[in-house]
Amino acid sequence: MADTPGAPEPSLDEQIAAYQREFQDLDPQVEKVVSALSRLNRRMNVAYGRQTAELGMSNAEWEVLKALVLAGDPYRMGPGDLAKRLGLTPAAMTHRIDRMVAEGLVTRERDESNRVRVIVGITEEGRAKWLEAMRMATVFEEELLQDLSGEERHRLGEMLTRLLRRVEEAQPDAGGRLSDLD
Amino acid sequence: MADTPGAPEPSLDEQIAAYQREFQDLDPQVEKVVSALSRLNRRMNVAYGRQTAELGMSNAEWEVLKALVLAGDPYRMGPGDLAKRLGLTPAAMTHRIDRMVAEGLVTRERDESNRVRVIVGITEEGRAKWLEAMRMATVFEEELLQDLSGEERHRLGEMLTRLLRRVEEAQPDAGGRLSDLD
DNA sequence: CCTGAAGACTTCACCTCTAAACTTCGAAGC
DNA sequence: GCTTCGAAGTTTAGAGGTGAAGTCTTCAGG
Repeated sequence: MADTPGAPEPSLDEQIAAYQREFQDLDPQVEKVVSALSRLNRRMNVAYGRQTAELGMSNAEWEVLKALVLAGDPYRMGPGDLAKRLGLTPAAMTHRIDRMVAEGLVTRERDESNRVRVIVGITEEGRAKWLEAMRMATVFEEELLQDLSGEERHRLGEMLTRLLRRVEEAQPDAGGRLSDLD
Repeated sequence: MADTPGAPEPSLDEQIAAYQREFQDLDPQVEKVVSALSRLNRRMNVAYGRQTAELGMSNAEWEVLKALVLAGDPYRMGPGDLAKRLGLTPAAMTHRIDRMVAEGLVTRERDESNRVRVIVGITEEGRAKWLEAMRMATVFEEELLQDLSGEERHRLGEMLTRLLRRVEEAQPDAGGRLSDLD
């Protein structure tokens, strides 16, 4: 019974050793970076998800609020632009806005100057929840980086930015359909 | 008409400037690291998704194949363990295995020594597709890191590992329900 | 004007995941 | 040996996504 305790979730190094065993021409240094990136992101999303759940919303809804706030002053965007920004289909955006309107986080109106367009705006409540989520997120993020010195944080940010530039050049389009946060 | 061209997807630095404008007590250095991590991961998933699509499968299916190969020699696991490993509910695992059996990537048999248990194994075809996906993935990953020296790669891996240790301590459980790769 | 084409959102059909109820087998107690 | 409990998978209902088709508005030509 202690023989197969379940699935002890292998450590990063164990996982890389297993990859090398099964696939010889693997560069362990590259794999370590890539696997750590994926695992980190999953854990971060879990952490954010718990925080947004405390506020009675989902990460998906928080994404919309972030996009609206980042858009700047009138804090309004069309569903199409929101969809591009978040990497969703317009159809998904329609449904997500439906829910958020029902929950009082955003408003939806027709643009009177061009009645084919729709304008999504953030409500007071949406803004307040965005702020509270940001507060919680920054606390978590500071904890996450607490073992790194200022110099290390700088170097880490700089290296990640270089990687990002590389992929963004290779994927000039906004980047497709997969789930994630900003 | 050039007034609202769509949504030019803000650069990382523009995004961080916008955050500082809207939320003063934000540490830009921390935010840069965190935002770069999220964006990088999204782009990586897009890249992997294109590669697995070329092989006629999804990232989700590739995840299952990876788990089976990493499990080592008999290359078999129960659905429950697979679900824990991938952060899915058992129900989702049942359906995913259904599809993969139909596509000939894995097999499903009952464990004769304990007939409540089920054993999922990888087929020849599954193994071949896993291998091909790994080949494509390593090419992409090498390109991704091409701007970093060996020394930089080492430091990057080491710093990411430190961050990972920090979150894994804070989330001792396997880590919840959110989508992602390993 | 009126018409055809393009753009922006919505609707529809289907797919995948979650949460919770259900089924079945194995193990422990009497 | 029968009963009860617990563990492992599956089934079901509902949330949220995609892609394709549909609707409505605007705009450029005839």
